[in-house]
Amino acid sequence: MAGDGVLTQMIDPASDRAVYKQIADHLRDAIARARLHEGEQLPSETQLMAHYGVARMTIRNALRVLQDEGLTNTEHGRGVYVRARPPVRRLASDRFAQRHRKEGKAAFSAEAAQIGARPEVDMLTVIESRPPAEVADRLGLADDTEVVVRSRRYLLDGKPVETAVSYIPADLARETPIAELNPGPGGIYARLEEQGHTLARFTEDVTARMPTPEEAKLLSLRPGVPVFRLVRTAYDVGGRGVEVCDTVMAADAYQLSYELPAH
Amino acid sequence: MAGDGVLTQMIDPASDRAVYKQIADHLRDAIARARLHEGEQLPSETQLMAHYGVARMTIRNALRVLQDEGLTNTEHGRGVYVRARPPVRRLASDRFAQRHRKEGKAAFSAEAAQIGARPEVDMLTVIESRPPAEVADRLGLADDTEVVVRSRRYLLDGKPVETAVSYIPADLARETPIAELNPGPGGIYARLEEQGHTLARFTEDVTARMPTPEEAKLLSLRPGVPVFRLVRTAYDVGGRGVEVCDTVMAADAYQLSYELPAH
DNA sequence: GAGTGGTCTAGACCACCAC
DNA sequence: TGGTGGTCTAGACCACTCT
Repeated sequence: MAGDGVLTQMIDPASDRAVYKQIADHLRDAIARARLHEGEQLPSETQLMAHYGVARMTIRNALRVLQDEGLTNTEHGRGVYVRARPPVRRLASDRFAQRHRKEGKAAFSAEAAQIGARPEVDMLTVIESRPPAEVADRLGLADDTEVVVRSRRYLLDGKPVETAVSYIPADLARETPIAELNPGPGGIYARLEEQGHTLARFTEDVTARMPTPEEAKLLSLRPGVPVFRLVRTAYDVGGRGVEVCDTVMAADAYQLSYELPAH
Repeated sequence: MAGDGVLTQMIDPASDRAVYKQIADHLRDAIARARLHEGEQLPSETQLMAHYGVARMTIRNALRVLQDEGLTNTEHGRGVYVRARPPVRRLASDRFAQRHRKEGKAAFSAEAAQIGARPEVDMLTVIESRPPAEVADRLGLADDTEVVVRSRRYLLDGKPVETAVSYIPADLARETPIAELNPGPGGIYARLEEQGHTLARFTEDVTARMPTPEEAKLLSLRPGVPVFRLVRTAYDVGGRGVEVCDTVMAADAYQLSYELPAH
């Protein structure tokens, strides 16, 4: 039977620890020791009930603990599986270096090429509206200044990995390719530079939290996977904020790498 | 009664959406619209059962959804409360700049001073052992080279906020203050520089995930709060890796800020 | 159709907290 | 002591997946 090799330990009725927690401990231990390896099916709820002699709710509570820890992956009608970690994408701190733009590639497609995946963008919209207060602040604009808002979702090999919303002051973007669905080779940063807004630096503010239900849906997130929220601000050589990009990414698919000066 | 002002909507029996999800939606909405504000108590399970006319398990499933999203905070014997977001600590990318060390302050105490909190370190241990493969790799050492391992937990105003484990090649640390419990003013980076290992740069690799049970305990994490894992490597002017620091932090208490070059 | 997990009921007893 | 959430039982019916 599926994964029944792990059904060796029993409940300690003398223990103060809740039964469902003991069962969760057993299963977590089996995963840690690779008695249950990646992708392997756990014993079914029925099997676990029979083995431990407890009610179904108790088993389900135990399985929920593992789910919340991100250790398992439940598939309705199929079973519970040890989660296989997705390949991690490393985002290096030089990913917005000018040399990439000069090669005509936007950051995302440059990245995708590097790992041999097929990049794709969908749910692309471009509108003009007023910026959220937080964005207006970063761009040094009044709240009622119009900005061009570019929203999109990025996919790799057909799987959604990241949502992004860019805000560009309307006076920089209006009637330029930046306000078009396709901004052309090198992406919007290349267009900004062509217009004389040579980019000097970026700041990135990184937070992590559990996803909202909408984000979970958009990114096909499994339960127990947090998201990174990364807000990047681009500044031109004059020190003006020329773009804010608000991105949300599945945290289990990314490692962010940065260089810090020591001086 | 506590929060009973939110008990206005009812279940739609015609809807395909599970009853517990509908109830979770109602409560989430009430929180989002601030009909339930920060720190306010939600209606009790008994009240919710009576209002919606469902079994307790259904209510508990709904409350679990909010818990998993990090929106609420359950206190046994007291009630369920809208989570108050802790004050966020912003970690700037210049936090390891030499000027801070020159002032005789380690990064953590400099930070604490800035926000007017009382810094504290506990559970401090210093041992000598072999580095994990990942660490050996970053330090450019063979797996069997000894390193000095400094483990500690940082607290602000008595609350644990971060665990950290530093690895320093034994030939740099042995028989120096770095291998002592108290490394002296400016911390271990100041000591490394005194020994001629002037620091040139750091790299930081950031990931986020749900905490292990041990981490949840060490950091007093509430359910639904992910952790940042930040692995920092310090390099001296000769390009040698001189320290790896592996830290785990409650993600809801931090915002990491970085500067990226555009050239 | 057989087996899986998803939802839901209607109870029970317990541990913790505030009064 | 009464109210709160924590754990657990023993059922039921449903939706999904695979064969």
